[in-house]
Amino acid sequence: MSVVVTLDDGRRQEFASGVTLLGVLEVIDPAAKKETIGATVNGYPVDLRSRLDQDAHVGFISVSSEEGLSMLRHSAAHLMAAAVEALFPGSRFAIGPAIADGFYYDIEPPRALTPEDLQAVEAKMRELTEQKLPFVRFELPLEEAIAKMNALGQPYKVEILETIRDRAAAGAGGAELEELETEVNRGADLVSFYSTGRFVDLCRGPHVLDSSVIRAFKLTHLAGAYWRGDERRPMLTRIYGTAFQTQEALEQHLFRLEEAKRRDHRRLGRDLDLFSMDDEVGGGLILWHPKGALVRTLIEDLWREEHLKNGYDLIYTPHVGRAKLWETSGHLDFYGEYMYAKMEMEGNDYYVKPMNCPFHIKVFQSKVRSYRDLPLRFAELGTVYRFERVGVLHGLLRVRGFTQDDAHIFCTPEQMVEEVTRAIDFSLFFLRAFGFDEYDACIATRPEKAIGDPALWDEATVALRRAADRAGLQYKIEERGGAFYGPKIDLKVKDALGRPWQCTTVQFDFNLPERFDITYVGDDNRPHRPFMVHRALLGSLERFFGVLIEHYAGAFPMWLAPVQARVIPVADRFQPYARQVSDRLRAAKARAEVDVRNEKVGFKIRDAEMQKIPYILVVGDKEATTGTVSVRRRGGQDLGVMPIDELVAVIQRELRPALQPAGLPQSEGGSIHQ
RNA sequence: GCCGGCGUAGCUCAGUUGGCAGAGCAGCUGAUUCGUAAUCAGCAGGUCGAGGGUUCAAGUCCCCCCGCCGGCUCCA
Repeated sequence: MSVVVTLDDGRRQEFASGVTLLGVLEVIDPAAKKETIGATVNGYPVDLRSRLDQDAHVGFISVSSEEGLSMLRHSAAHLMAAAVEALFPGSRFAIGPAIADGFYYDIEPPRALTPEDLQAVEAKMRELTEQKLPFVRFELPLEEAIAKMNALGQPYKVEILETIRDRAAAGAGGAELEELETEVNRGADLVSFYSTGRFVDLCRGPHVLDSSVIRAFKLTHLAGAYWRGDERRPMLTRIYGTAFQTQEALEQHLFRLEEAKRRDHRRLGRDLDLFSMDDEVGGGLILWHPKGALVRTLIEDLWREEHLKNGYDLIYTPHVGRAKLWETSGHLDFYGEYMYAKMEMEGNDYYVKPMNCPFHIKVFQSKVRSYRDLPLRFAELGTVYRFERVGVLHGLLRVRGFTQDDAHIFCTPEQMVEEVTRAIDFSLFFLRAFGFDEYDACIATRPEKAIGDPALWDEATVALRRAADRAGLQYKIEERGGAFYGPKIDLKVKDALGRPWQCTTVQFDFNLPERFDITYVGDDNRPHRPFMVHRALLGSLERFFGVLIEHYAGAFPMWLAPVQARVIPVADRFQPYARQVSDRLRAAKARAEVDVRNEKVGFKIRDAEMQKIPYILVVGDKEATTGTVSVRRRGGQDLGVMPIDELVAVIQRELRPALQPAGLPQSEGGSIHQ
């Protein structure tokens, strides 16, 4: 008997039936053997060890491909589990998938693990790689598999298998099973296992040939993780690690992680004297120092200017409001756990605001609104307080008191798509202005627990999609990810460690117009319910500032740099001239200062570089007598000696941000072109 | 909130089997007047996160709080 193999490039070749994919590879491309980690048969990934017993379309997976790398990491996760099992007998295993930068395995060990244990596990893994343990696949009927896992004392595996059984019985689709991560053998009565030495694991596969393939790896950290992500279920120990095709690639990755730490906004915030926090003030509450506050002011100035140009009305609203307001809005019911406790004064209860919306509604309600007034766009840099659980706080990126660049747009149903499109476009304008060209976008749809007619939800979701398409946005759909009151479009930017943070959110709100019963008078002289869009573009100034610090690694572009130029006299006697230079720059609206400290030039240069000041101006005898400055750009670039006038001209060109116009024609409110 | 780790000078960190709290940087004072990433010397700086316990003796061992870090859950 023989089988015919068809390759990706169309080549066909005959093999004896039962040939392994490794055997096929050895014939058709022996040189690629070293690089090849797995194969595909008719599009399904399989082990190189698996056998062909019928004609098939065959492909090979390179260890350097995304798919190959994640296969390697998945196998590394197994190897790690094998090592843990060897060192800590009685460990119970949950799931161990490959993830973006590596892999993890969730384990319930017999005792708490320490970072030192990680080193022991890693050493054990190295031992196992040297033993060249094969990853051997075998299959069992579901009920036998359950019995086997029970016998092995693996309750989490049993639960996974039982879920597979129950969902199969209920006729649930593949997507449901997919949620169970990597451990499932899709769609059959049989489930697959892999053994690695003495360690046996329920697993869909595929895996590398043997443990010696996993050479470049490292265990990185330990963390807790709830079983199935449910905080009511047991807390497991998650061990994170990473693996690469080569040692060099691994080291490069670890180096990138170190680099990322160097641009951590919490470190830079202190080093550059931008902001701080204090136990005595409270967690998640930010003290903006002069330099940070200056950057914030510049951001806010641009924001206000552009909002006015784009047809927004700026408003201010209070920080506290009476309980009735929050009852009407539904916040006390739906959001109460995040609100600071009530304050009782003269028999009235007040709450600090966690959102600005109810106040904006009240501004809308302050008089009768006509259809001719719409769309109305109320914008506010509104400071809100939310009592976030202590464990989620994170520098500037997750705080308890923050200022949203908030706005609420009240419009007719017909205006909705246009308004959302404009909001997205406006957001992209700001992101570009701050140097962000990359972000993830997603549209979140109706969650389980939601208010409002599902038909309306569909309609609104379609409107969001149309708007996103019109704005030219690439986006993913996040099913059931919307807020309880409406669907939304989110834009996320990434921090230094690659963690995504939501900045822009454009949310449709069914809830508040109903609850506050707001209306406008239509051309039929009857009341109508306006549509309401809630949007924040930068998100919160705190978070945006944090992401911005990391994005620029603290080296702000000229227009945002707290100090734009520092003049360094080479000796004390040149201080008067240094002050002249500084005064000239300040007269030209540049933020300049003189370093009068009694230090050598090298010291002052180093300090200015570390403070990431864009222009470093050295003046001594030569410059003082000729009316020039020696100009050094941040980073060590020498621009040579130039007359003060020329320097002023050079610097003035950089004082304003380089703004690109938004991509859509503007209606009322003027153009956003500079 | 949960799991794990860590809290020593403003910052980064040493501190042996329990035995007189240290260094570098930053700060202050003085000397030096210097040409593109750290001049030298001196001084000052601490309830070792808080509280309780064991001990002749606790930064060190135990208990319990608080805070921070990495994740999980949750979110701008």
